[in-house]
Amino acid sequence: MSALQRVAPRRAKSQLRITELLRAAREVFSEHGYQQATTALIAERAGVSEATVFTYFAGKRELCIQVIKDWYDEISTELEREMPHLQGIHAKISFVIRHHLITLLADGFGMCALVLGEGRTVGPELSSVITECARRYTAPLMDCLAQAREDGEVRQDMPLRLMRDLIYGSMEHVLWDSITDQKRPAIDQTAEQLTALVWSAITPPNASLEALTRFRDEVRQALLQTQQAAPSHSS
Amino acid sequence: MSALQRVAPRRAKSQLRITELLRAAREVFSEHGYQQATTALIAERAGVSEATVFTYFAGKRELCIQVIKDWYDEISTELEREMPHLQGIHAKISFVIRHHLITLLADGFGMCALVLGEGRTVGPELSSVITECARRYTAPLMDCLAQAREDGEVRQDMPLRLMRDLIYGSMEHVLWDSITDQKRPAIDQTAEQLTALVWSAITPPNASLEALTRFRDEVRQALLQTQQAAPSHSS
Amino acid sequence: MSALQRVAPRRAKSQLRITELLRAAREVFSEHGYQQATTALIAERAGVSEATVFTYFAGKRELCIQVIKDWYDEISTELEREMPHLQGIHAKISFVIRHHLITLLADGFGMCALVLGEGRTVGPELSSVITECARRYTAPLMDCLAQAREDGEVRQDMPLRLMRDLIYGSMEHVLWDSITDQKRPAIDQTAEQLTALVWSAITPPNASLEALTRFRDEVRQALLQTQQAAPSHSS
Amino acid sequence: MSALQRVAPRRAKSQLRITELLRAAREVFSEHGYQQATTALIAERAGVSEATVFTYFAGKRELCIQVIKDWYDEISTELEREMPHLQGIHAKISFVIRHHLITLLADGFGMCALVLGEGRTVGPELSSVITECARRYTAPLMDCLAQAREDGEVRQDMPLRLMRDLIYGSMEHVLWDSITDQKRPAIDQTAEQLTALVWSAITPPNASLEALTRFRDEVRQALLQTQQAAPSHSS
DNA sequence: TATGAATGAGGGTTCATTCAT
DNA sequence: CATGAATGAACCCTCATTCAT
Repeated sequence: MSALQRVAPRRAKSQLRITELLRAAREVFSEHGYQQATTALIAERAGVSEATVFTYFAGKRELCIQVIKDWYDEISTELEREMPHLQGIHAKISFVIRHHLITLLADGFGMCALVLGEGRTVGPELSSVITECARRYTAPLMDCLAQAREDGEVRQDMPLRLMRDLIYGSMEHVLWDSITDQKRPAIDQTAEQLTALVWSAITPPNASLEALTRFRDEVRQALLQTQQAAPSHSS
Repeated sequence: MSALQRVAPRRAKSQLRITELLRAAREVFSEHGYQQATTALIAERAGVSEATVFTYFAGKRELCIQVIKDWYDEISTELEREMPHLQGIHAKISFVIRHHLITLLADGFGMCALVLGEGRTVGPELSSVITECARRYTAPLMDCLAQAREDGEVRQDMPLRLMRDLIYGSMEHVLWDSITDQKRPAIDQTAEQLTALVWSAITPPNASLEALTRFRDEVRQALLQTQQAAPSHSS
Repeated sequence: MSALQRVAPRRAKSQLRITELLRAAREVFSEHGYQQATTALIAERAGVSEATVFTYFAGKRELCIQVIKDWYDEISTELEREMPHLQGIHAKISFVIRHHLITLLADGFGMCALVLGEGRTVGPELSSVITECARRYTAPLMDCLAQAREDGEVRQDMPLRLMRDLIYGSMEHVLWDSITDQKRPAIDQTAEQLTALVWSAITPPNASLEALTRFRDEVRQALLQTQQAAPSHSS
Repeated sequence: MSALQRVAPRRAKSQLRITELLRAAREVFSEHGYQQATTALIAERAGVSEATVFTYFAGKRELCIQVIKDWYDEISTELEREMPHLQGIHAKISFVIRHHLITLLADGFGMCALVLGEGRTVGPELSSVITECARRYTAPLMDCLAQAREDGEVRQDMPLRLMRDLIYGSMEHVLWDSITDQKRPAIDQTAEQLTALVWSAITPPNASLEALTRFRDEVRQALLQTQQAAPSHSS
């Protein structure tokens, strides 16, 4: 027990160090990108010596990989927790968009740029990690798109991937613009507008319009006949 | 004349070197990104000594800026040359998408990643160059979107920028996917599909469609009640 | 205590490195001048790798500045410690001259050349440091000159600065000559001679001569009268 | 004759190039010092290509040597032309001082710093050239000092070199001060004052003054004894 | 002769990483 | 375990100098 008591705090302390290092590293990688981030700065931000970074992580690359993994884990977990509570494809897409915009803005877009732009310069190891993480992160959306397509709520003449790219790609550019302009976008409004645009894109085109038009004509016809057959009822 | 003959080849040679250096630099920057690209490698690819690079360009950053400017210049010029010959907003958007996809695939996505992901880490100088170049490149699309919106061909309840982000963002993710998958997408099909998606998104969201949907629901409700009130009619 | 024992050697070692680096740097800067001195050579002389130089000093310039500061500090401290014990302006000037000659010869004139000749080529930062250090170093002499001038011991028709320039300038050229000739001057003799020369230059001209002349006349008169009053004594 | 006609202009043109290059080189070496001066800048100032510099001079060092030689030649020639017309050692020293101050100020002190401070960093070749040139430049002063010493007009208990160092050294520091202060000194006044100081230093330390001082001491001694021998007189 | 062009040699500086304490 | 200390390996950039034209 005394051994446990001694070990447990150590583990806890150790865990604390790791957490703190990851926090600092995410900060630095976000701000400067992978290449420009220095282990020295990360150590400083974490309040430890540079050597300590290497006590807990094999190297700069491994640290970065962990940072990215953790980040994806966080945002994926959040999504996975919230999505089941939402009813209807429209609500889900709306949530995904809003959630993504808020998340990326909160991180100053840095993580996003890290993942998208610099992943390739670090090495294939990182690339595969990113691919896998991204798959999980987009899974909730993909799943509900797939379901909705089966239900005929989204068009069936498009690959799901294309719809996903449409959704996430749009947001990325919106955020990129906001970085360039140095001003934060109106998230609520942007999310609504994007949702509307995306909705128009992925819902079956015309099909419903035509069906409805036909339906309207039938109903009108029916009504007309009804009224002619029994005019006394309405008087 | 003999003077010209002596001078001309020099100029030509010099110009050749610059061209060759820019070609090599674009290659290297594309492959490795800005930070990982080395002047040594660029020189090697261009078949000259490292010092020669600095004879023609003030430094690595200036060289990179020129590479980006030239790249944008090329693809912008092409767009500007072709766009006027196209009739109708749909044709133009279709062309922009196809052209962009082809261009980026040809460059192995490297230039795109360079421009989007690393601009921020190099310095504000590069950022402003990119911003300006990007503005020119997207201008043809923006112009025709603006015109179309006036004509009522695209919806008026969305900022043009959002539509632009939708278009270019989608493509970027499509390309990013293709990089990740290590396989080239079917450009023609993808372009068509993307165009269709985008078209659905940006065209006016059929006011009548919504009205009809509401109408149908009311009618159905009414019919239901009618049928319940007078079951004898159906028999 | 065990913590102290562990930490103390580290500090001591670190301090030792700095001292050693400064020693090596002074050597190299003295020998080659600022521009020709290389951090590689300094590192080699200090017995460390080149990178270590940059662990302790921000750069070549900062290292050089520290070298100059330290050098001035040493020679200034020595002066300031000895001067108060000397009585009389003549003794003080004599000491300053001797001290300066010995100091500069010991350093092989290199530091002097560094300070005088190359300060301007390194940048304004170094220049201002040198100016300030030089002010302190020459202050003891300036102070005693000022005091002596008030007391009428040095001429009042000359700016103090001019006298200072006379003193230090002479020595510099003497040393420069010795460098050129590749042989060490007889310091004692040179110091004495210089002191004599300088003394003649800065003491009030004529004043004493006139006073003495007047004194002589009075005495002669007195003697004459005495002799006349008691002629028998001399016979 | 036609050959001559063709050659002569060529020689003249060639000479012009050399002159222009030397002028530009003196300018650049003066401003930046030897190490910081670049052949590129010299070529630009001379209005020729960099390669041309090497057509006329074996290299940077040789060019610098020539610049220094020429500079010394100019100022030496001027001195040698003027000195014979001056009567008296005082007038000559006065002229030398004034001339030197004016010359060095005109060159912005750059040549002086080049010669004094950086000569050593260029190589022994330059050092010997400087030594020789300096010898010639100071010869007129040395000659007249030697003559004056024979005539008893300057003190005979000091080496001539020391007097020379006193004279030139003082001026150098005066000029160095003016550089540091960023303001031009009042040349006329400074020259007069320096001359006066130097004159006091090098003229025989009044033989009569010393004799008188000795005499006074004797007399005082004598008076003291007299007073002691005949105390009754004073009571 | 004059030069455009090219470069070898080297310099200062950075930084991830290692290791003894 | 934490770290002070040290460094190897690069990298960007400069510049005097050469040479074919």
